[in-house]
Amino acid sequence: MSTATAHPWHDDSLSSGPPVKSVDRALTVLDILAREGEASLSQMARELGVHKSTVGRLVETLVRHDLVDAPNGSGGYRLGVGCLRLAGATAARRDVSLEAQPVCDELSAVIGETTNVAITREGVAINVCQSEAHSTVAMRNWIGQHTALHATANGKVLLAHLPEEDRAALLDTGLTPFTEHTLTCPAALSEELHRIRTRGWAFAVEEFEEGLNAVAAPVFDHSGNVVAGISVAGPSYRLPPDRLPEVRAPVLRAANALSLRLGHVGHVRD
Amino acid sequence: MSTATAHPWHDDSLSSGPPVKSVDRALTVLDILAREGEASLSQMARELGVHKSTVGRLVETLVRHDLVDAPNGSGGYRLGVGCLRLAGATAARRDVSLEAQPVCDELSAVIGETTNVAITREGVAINVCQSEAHSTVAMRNWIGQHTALHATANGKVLLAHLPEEDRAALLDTGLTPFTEHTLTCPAALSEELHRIRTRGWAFAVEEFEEGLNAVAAPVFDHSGNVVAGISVAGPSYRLPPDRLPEVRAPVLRAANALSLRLGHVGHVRD
DNA sequence: GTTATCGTCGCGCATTGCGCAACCTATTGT
DNA sequence: ACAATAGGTTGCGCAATGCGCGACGATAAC
Repeated sequence: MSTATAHPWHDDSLSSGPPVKSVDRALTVLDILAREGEASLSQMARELGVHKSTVGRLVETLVRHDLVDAPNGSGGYRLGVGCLRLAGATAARRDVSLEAQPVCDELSAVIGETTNVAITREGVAINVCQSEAHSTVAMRNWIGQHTALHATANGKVLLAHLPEEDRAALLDTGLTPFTEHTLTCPAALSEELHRIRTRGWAFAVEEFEEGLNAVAAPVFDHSGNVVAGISVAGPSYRLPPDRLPEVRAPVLRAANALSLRLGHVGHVRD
Repeated sequence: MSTATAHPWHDDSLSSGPPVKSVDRALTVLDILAREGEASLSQMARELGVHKSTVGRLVETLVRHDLVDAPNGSGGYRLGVGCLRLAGATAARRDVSLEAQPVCDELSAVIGETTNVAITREGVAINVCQSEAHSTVAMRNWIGQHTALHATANGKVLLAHLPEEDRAALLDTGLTPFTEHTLTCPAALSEELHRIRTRGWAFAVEEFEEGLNAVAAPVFDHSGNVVAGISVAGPSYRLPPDRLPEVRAPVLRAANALSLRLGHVGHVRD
């Protein structure tokens, strides 16, 4: 294509002009390396549709900032430790309550039911974020509300990942029944929590309120701890028990998306 | 500096020219954000010594690649989730044995004693990396050597962070005494391991060889697991028990540095 | 030997990124 | 209420700057 031929920007799906072309290309190099793991200059040049030497200069600049590792001996260029430094600085400042809203919105849009994100403090679950589906009948607003850990999907997720001793202590303090389906037997609940841990998600069928069902999944932070739960809840007539498995995947995806925003690297699981 | 004033590049400590100026500036923006956590356009413009609009365009490009989050409502620009994505891709390809050498070298240079990095496989510690101090008397070469987990500083660190059941199994198989200081009582060792976990580092005084002392600390990978231990070891006459605490900080720093290279974000602890 | 792949170096053109200044919008202070 | 400060956005015109090009050196494959 050489100088000013044909299509201005065919690669990036973004419509309006590229603010700074060389920077855009450099960042695309990072994307390529993230995807490929390793690449040679010529390879990247081909993919970007630019000349070798151009990419050469770009990656040299990236190398100076440690974002790319120059090929040690054989092999191609790779992402460097600078990326990890940046991520450290990013993760340190991230907070569930700030990141949750868009993920919540997305999830409720997909499923068409109300979604919540909850954290746990001093033995109770606290809802920090909620998104209503477009639907007509607005559910109650749960934000800020404290709920018991043993009777909701989100609560059970949080409870399941509490430190051993805290969990044991809570099981012993007595499990208030809210409906006839609430798990009030410590042993049964303990088994259920184990299943939740190994399975990776939880559901609750009319355990907190008659006619209210929910599905929840754990949210991890950058160091792999469970810091929140994200859930979808709806009335039994719209979200009957047999429909619960089908919302599993979207909920897990949302949980992963939120985890990612908090710095929980990798571990995509379908 | 406006148009072509005075000195070409006095600011960058790097001698030769800047390969691609705009990219270099953009990456510096990332560095600034990593350091400050949050910054406004004008602020960055001041620090870079360029015009607001210039930084504006650079940042816009960064935002398109999700490396920077535009100010939601109030506050300044921050690093974005793209950094975390990059780090994920980086961390996935990193390996202890490849990253350990420079850290080992640095540590042994600082302390003036031999340093080792060890991992654990099937109940034993395996040294994967070693660096000798400039010192005259070369110690034995430990690389590749298999050692017991319960009798060295590195081994105890690794043992302390093994999964509960593996650890228990190893304690039961009998603890070979190597010297009269070797911990051979399972209960005592178990207590020691607990101390190591809470304290964050370990030492061994003539537990494996008479006249050989060591200090070790755990190395974490991107998902927070302990994947290695790094240690400093030396003869008792140069590294007597009362000097051990003073090498604690350098060893911890080295462990952190290595952890960082493996993608373990944040958690700087002195 | 030849051939292919990969990275580096200088050169010269014009593309492209930059500084500037005006403008717009909060937010703050009196 | 109004001024004043700070942050961000837009358009323009100049030339600095980044780019393509082709040649060269190195290494490896065959």
